[in-house]
Amino acid sequence: MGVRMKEVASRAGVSVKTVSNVVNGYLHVAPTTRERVQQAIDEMGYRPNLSARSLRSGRTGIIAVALPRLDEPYFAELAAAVIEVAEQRGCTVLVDQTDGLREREQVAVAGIRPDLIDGLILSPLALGADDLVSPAAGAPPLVLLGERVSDTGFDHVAIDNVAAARTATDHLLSLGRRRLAAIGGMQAVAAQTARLRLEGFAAALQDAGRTVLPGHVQEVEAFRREDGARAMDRLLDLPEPPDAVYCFSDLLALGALHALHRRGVRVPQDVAVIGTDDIAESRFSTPTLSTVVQDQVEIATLAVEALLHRLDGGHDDAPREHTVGFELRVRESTVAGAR
Amino acid sequence: MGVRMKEVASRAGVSVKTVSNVVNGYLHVAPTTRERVQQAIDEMGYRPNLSARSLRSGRTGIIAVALPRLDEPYFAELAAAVIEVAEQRGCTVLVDQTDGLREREQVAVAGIRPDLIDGLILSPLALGADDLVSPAAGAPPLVLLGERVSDTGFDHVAIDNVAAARTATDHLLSLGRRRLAAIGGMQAVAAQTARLRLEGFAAALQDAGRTVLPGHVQEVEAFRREDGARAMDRLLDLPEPPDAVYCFSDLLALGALHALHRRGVRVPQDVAVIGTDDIAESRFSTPTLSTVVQDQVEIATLAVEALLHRLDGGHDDAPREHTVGFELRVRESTVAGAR
DNA sequence: CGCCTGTGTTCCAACGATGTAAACCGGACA
DNA sequence: TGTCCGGTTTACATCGTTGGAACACAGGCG
Repeated sequence: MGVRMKEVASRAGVSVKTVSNVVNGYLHVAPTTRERVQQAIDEMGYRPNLSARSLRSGRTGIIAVALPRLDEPYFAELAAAVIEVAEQRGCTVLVDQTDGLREREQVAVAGIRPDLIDGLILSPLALGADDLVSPAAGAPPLVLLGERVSDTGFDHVAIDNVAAARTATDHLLSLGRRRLAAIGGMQAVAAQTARLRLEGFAAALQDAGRTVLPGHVQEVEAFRREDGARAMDRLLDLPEPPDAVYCFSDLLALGALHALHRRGVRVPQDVAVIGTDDIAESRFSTPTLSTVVQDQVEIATLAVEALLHRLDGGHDDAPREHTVGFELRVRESTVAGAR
Repeated sequence: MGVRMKEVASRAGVSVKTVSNVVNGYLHVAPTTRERVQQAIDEMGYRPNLSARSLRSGRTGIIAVALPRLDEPYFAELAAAVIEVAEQRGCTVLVDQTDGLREREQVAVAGIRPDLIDGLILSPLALGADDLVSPAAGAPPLVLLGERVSDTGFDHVAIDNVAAARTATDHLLSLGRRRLAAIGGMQAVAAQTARLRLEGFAAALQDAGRTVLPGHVQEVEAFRREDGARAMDRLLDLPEPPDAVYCFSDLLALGALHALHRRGVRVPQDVAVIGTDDIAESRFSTPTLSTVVQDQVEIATLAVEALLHRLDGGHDDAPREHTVGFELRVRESTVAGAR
């Protein structure tokens, strides 16, 4: 163990509490005392014991972020942003992987190590409204990312998925494509994100006076490359394959690109492809991938600040909804005119 | 806060210590007492307060993993593996991003929140031997990943980079390629990994009776896609461009593929490309990428277990070296015969 | 000159768990 | 009957910190 507050105190010739006051920036400490104490702290390299502090104060300075898997680029980038933002705010981040399993998400909400964590940022995949009805008494504050699971009484940060889906779909229509398909539908009851993107897709088609062709919405098990590739294979096997595909994630889109390439279909000439997320990989794929972006740093910032706000006395404020913007990025996979 | 041990004790009609004994599986507790206490625990949903336990026992059950950036797929996959393995062993994982900066790696070694962490797994980029000479007294045990910084007195998990580089290079030679280039050299003093891979590359060429052609070893700033793309551009601008490229990471290789495609060079017909790491992306790129793999789960397992071993009394054991195997995965980017 | 106010500091009791040493208890043995 | 003994349980101090009450001391006021 390192230096204790007691030792600093005796070196500075004051009591332990005075050292504590200096460390915590308490107001009424004489400048000369403060300086003397600070000097002792620096000389001895004192750093407060967080277990003790947390035992006493109930705060640890640790927040947890629970997400499906860290090896999916979207979540990795999200986690990176959360860690960076949290660090700027003086917090450390503990990462929990839920695998998108309801059970594990429930555990996370109930509080992974409730006494160690000041708050939780959760990116739910499987969790439904039922799981969130009664926040456990001792559970730390919670911020939900992604789609609103329904009115849950928790803070929430999301993009407008319906509008984002419309934007992507409109873009494909603007290229003159007519047989539009979507990859990423999901059966799971709780798959709000997929449902909303599908809703936006269908709405955009309808507004353009078109309808969703049979078989042109492909369901997937998860938003992975292999699911995208398989879905694309199925689309290509249709009697009237699509000439444009909207994918609910970049990974799905990259999988689709892979399948298209394997079968010798040209992108964007034969089939235009657009994704969602703008992960780094999409800027280097062959061809580069058009996509709809949400700003991860903005999401992370809003989430961390929402947590910190609750911790700083905002315990009982009404839950807030934050909606972050999105943006269309056009790259090679949907270049206009290339036909 | 939740239930306290005191309340469980009074409910079971025993002292606090007895509850503690039951919780910690102490031997001499009468079966009937144990059962009564256990029942009280279950009924009240008691869970020990970890801050308090850690204050008293000095253990938190949290290990930290410090790596450059979570949004680089290689490290994301590594972190995912560490978290998974740690969880199986009952530990939670705190993630710290160093950005590969020496200063931040030093901070990590000195102990990010030393009292909160039982041990640290560090994947150093910039850290040299000097930074590791004198383990701070209070600092938690440390396991180094990747190249041995030199004899540092710490446990270490790595692959044999020289052998891996030889394997990759030999593979390119076996295709009949003659003008081999490497992407990934680094100037930084501490860039051991780059140096060793370069060493293996050069040795393999020499054994085949060839030498490294001028300009055929491209330096990079970091192992990112954009660095790979730029390096590939420079190689293609040479009077005698290479017909095969060994990249020190998959990201570099993917960047190189991107540059090759942009300039209309065919892979593998005109230039064969091989990477290192086997990140998921490499299995879906166009063309799919050949690579040399190390087993991330094995690395993570060895690292976590090395830490736990130290914690379980192995404090003063001699530092151990673990070398994990690697394997060549041949994909489209180096298909033999395609010329 | 004593009283009050406000500032700066100290003392003491927590926070919730665990290690230590001592107490308890019934039975075995002398 | 008394002592000893092992297993079982308890009381108490303790980990390092912070909150609150208490205290000391100055200056301003009546």
